[in-house]
Amino acid sequence: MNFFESQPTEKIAQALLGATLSYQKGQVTYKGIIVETEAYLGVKDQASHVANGHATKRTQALYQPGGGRIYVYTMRGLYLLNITTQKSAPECVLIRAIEPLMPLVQIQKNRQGRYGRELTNGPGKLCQAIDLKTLGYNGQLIGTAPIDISFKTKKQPLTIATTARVGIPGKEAWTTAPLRYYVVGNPYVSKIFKSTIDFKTKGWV
DNA sequence: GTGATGATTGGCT
DNA sequence: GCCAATCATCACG
Repeated sequence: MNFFESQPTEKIAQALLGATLSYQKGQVTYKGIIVETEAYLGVKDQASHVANGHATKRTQALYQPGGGRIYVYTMRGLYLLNITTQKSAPECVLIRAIEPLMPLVQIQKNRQGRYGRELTNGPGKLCQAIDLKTLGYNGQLIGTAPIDISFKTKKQPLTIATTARVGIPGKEAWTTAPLRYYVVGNPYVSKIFKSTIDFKTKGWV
């Protein structure tokens, strides 16, 4: 059974928290734990790239049948990584932040000497960190491409917070829809108050 | 072919 | 806080 088709996209987005994202580039394999996601719910979702059935070359990966496909797009010169969900609906989950695991030295280099949570606490930042800057994997299935998500060593979030998505102005109900999920207390979550960080547990059980 | 735009980021006021 | 950077895509003509 395909995990990315097995349940509503909102549930998948939550279930991805604590899973390991990996990207193999040349000799280097980057790994990080997913700590923040957003769900995009297809043609009815006015904040989605496929709102009202909008279909272009860019969004074609979303319309390919089957979930678990890669959807990368650019935004102001940055790359953002999504995973498609559902068997026959153009829905997806945006990976917004990861807790970097390895190789930290290379990740710091990719991020031009930044360190700590500045490395991967945002969707554009994490793609820079793992040196993912190509649209070439669009439409490919997770696992067949060098990009993969593993649940083998899944971490258990202590608490999952649910909030409105980031950067979606003027979309009425969809602007405030609670479709962003993150691990409470994890330092790598984007746009959080420093005081809410739990450096001891990082938000894991 | 040209110009506007964005699910963002980081530097400067 | 505000705003420019930066670039693939898309809507025009």
